[in-house]
Order: sequence, then C-alpha cells, then structure tokens
Amino acid sequence: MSGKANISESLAKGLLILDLFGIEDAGFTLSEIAARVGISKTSAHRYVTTYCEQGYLARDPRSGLYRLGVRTLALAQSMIEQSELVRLLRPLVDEAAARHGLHIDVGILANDAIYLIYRRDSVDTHAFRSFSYASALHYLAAGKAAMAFIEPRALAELMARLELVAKTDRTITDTAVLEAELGQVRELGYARNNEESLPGLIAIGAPLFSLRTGAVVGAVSFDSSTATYSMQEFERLFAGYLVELAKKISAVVSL
Amino acid sequence: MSGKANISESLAKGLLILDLFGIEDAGFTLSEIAARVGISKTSAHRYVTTYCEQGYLARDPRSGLYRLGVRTLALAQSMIEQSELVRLLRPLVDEAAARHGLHIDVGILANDAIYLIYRRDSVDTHAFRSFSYASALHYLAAGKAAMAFIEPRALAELMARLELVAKTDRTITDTAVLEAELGQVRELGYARNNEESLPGLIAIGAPLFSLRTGAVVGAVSFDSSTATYSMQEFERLFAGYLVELAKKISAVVSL
DNA sequence: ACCGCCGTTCCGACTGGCGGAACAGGCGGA
DNA sequence: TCCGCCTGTTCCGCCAGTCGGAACGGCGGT
Repeated sequence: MSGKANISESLAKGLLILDLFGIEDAGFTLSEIAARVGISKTSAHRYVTTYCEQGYLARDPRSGLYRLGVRTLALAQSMIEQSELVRLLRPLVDEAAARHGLHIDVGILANDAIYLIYRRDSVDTHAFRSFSYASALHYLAAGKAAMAFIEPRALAELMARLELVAKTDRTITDTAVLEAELGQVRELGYARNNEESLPGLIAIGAPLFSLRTGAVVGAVSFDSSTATYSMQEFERLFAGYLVELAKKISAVVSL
Repeated sequence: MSGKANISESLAKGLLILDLFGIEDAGFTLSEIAARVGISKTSAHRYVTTYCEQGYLARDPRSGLYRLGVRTLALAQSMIEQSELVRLLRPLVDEAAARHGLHIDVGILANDAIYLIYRRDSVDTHAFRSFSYASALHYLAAGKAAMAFIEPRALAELMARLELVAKTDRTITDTAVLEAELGQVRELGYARNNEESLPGLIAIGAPLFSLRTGAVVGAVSFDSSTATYSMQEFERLFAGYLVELAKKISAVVSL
C-alpha cells in the first residue's frame, strides 16, 4: 500500500472513521463502520474501542449504536472557538442573520470542495440540515460563487477534474452550461442556487477574497426555503446585502 | 506498553496531537508537538504529515507553525450540528443569552471533568476564552453544581481522586471546605464561582439531570465580569432564571 | 563564519496492526 | 423451540508499519 511517503496509515484509517460521524450522526454499528471505510471488522473494532476509551465515541446504551461522545463535541466546540477565522467572522454573520432572519453559511474553498466552517441557521431552513461538512462545488451558490473567481488557468484544470453529479433535476451537469453560468456570476457578483442541491431550497452566494493575495478563498451564502421567498424576491431583497457582507468578511478575515 | 486490551496505540497517540490543538490554537512547531505528547520527532512528523495530507492540520505559510486546517473546522462544525444534544439545547440557551445579554456555558460531566459542549458568549466576557474544552470541577460554578448532586458514594470516591489545584488565590483547595460548599449548593440549588478560576470572572451554575435515570449529567452556568456585576447582584438578578433554564434543558434533553 | 533549532530523511530492530476464523449473545422468522 | 443471521468480541500467526537514533540541509540568530 501507500504510494505516498511517510504517513501513518493507522491514523489515516482512524480519521476515516471520524469522518463518517461528521456526515451522519444517525449512529453506526461496528460492521457498518468496517464496511464503509473498507477495513476488517477486527480493525474497526480496535479503532472504535480506542475512540470509546478516550471518550470520542460512545455507545448508545439503548440502541447499541456507536455515536459521537461528549469529548468530540467538546473538542469540536473548542476548536471552533479557538479558530481565529471563526471568531472574526462570527459577529458579522450573526448580526446579519439576526437583522434579516436569514440563514447564512460560510464556506472555505479547498481540495476541489467547499468546507462549511460556520453556519447561522434560521427557523425556516432548520429542515435542511443535510449539508455535510464538505461538499462539491457545482450545485451550491457558495461553490459557484467561489469557482467563478478562481483564476482562469486553475479553473480550467478544476473543471476538467470535476464530476458534475446531479443532486436534483435542476443540478447543472454539463460543463458548458456551468461555464456559461460562471460568466454570469462574474457579471452579477454573486451566484444563485435554484433548488439545485435540494428541492425547496434556494440560495445566493458571494465570494470571499484574501486581501493579501487577491485570490478567492471561500464564499458566503444566504439560504431560504421556496415557501418563504421566490428566487426573484430573494435576490431582489438580499443580493446587495450579501455582496456587502462578503466584502466586510473579506476585510476582517486575513487569509 | 499497554495494560489495556486491544486498542490502537497509533491512533491514540494521534488523537493526543489533536487534543493539543483543542486547547491552544496558537500554533505549534513539530518539535514542540513531539515534546508535549512525549513521542519522537520522527513519529510526530509522521502523524502531523498525515493530518496535513488530509487537511486536518495546515502549516501557516508565514510563521511555519502547524495550525488547525479548514477540514477540522468544518468537521467540528458539522459534528456540533449533527449532535442532537446541542441541537436541542441551543434554542433554549440562545434565547436566554439574548434576552439578558448573558454569557452561558453548558457542560457535560464525564471522567471526573466537565466538558464544555456549548457556549453562547456575550461581549463582556469575550476576554475570558481561556476555558479549555475539558476542565476540572472544583473551581467552576458548573463543576461544583454538578458535583453537589452526584450520589453520595460516588461523590466520596470522586473527592478522594480529585487534586484540588489552585487556579487563583480564591480557588478551594481543601477537601473539607469544598464539601461544606457543596452542602450549601444543595440547599441553594445552584453553585457560585467567585473569581475561583480566573480573576475578574464570576459565575453561577445549576445542575442538569437525566429525567430517565435521575442522575446529574452536567451543568449550565451564567458567567459575568466583576466589572459588570458584583456577585451579589448577579445572584439576585439571575439565579432564579438560571435554575429555571437548567430545568428546561433537563426536560428537553433526553440523556 | 559560527551555533542552535528548525523540519526532513534514512535506517535496522521490533512491535503493534492486520484479517481470517472461531466464539458468544440477541433477534426474528419458520 | 429451533434455526439462521447478524451483532460484537477474542485468539492467533504473519507481515508490515511504526519506532527512535542519528545524520542531513536550511534558516535566523549572535
């Protein structure tokens, strides 16, 4: 195994298990974990008991399933607070969310994906929790907003790599269509997601830039339910405010 | 090594490194990490590059220090959201914090320590971020509130185990004094922290119970700066409300 | 030029991880 | 009730991955 040099494969495998719990907290059986990460039940058992021993995972006494333990929760909470990044953008996002009753996500661009690092949720989108912690770019407002401002050469390479998987029947699955849309995003200064990731969910997203390098580093998005706003209303009411917020965040966060 | 059975020591060591970053995000050098977790530089290097490879850690290009990567941040954010626990108590805590401009912490009791799993901070205690994700019990309002309601036999064993380390000159370091104070806590229904963990920081804490088993599972605390309220004022204004909130949380959270 | 500390790589010794197989317990269907 | 299936768990021999000392190269000090 391992074309890569000098990495700890045990640790890497172990992290795969943590990842699993980052996506769904439904709880897993040992065999399920073993199957999903592709290791033997024996190894899975060893890893899982290690996590349990240290309080990162715990077994739900009722269902017998493995779930996240308080230690992970506390560690996660602490990491988020420790993070200068989150600390800086939080007041801006919270204030914006509170003022207009908006659902706001902040994502960072990395590894051909967008990582959700802060979310401020509103009541009406509480149902849409299905966003996992890392997501593909092409069906998110935040993802398209970020993509649109990647420098042309890197973008071309990225486009070649991406698999445009359909999440709904509105998801863009054609490279040419996506490229055209990115052009539009550059003109408007923000991107739209019109039920492309989840039926009933619309969003607009604007890019975040590093003031040091000038490169795009992520995006911020406003989300809404189609029951609350139509796409047109949502854009008309909030697009200006979104772009303004993105600028404010870019100014504060030094990346 | 390993009196314990069947655990993955590589993973355990690797997790120790993550822990480090949960406590301080100042950033570490490789040698520092190796020294702190007590492994060779070679091993530390292997673990750290593994983390980096996967995006959990990253090197700050300016300082050269290892810091948390976006992946960890995103994973942490996701875990917090996935957690039913946090999801249930969040609206209650947020509403309470907003209504009175309070700083509120929620902690879970485990392994002779209190794990901070949710925090809602206010402006005036922003300075007090030094609370790490797991903390000893005896110098926190939340810790003393939880301790006071542990069943007598378990409490006796716990008291014998605890080392009453002083954090300030007001920290209780004597077992008899602590026991007397716990009696007072049981009478009042809440605990006080009068600059016992940090100069200038006061708090009151109330226990959370499992309605299923009846046992204490954690505590919730209100924090304030001495510049804002005196201990007496703080208690008079908020103690009733605190106890009420603790009951509400206990009712909602099924543990 | 020196020194000290940084991260990184190479190496041989060895230990801890590996997975197949076998065991125990719980649950549901026949 | 018995049987099959799936759960988690333990045992074991083999091999691979981890270990730490030592040595290398790069950078920023005095």
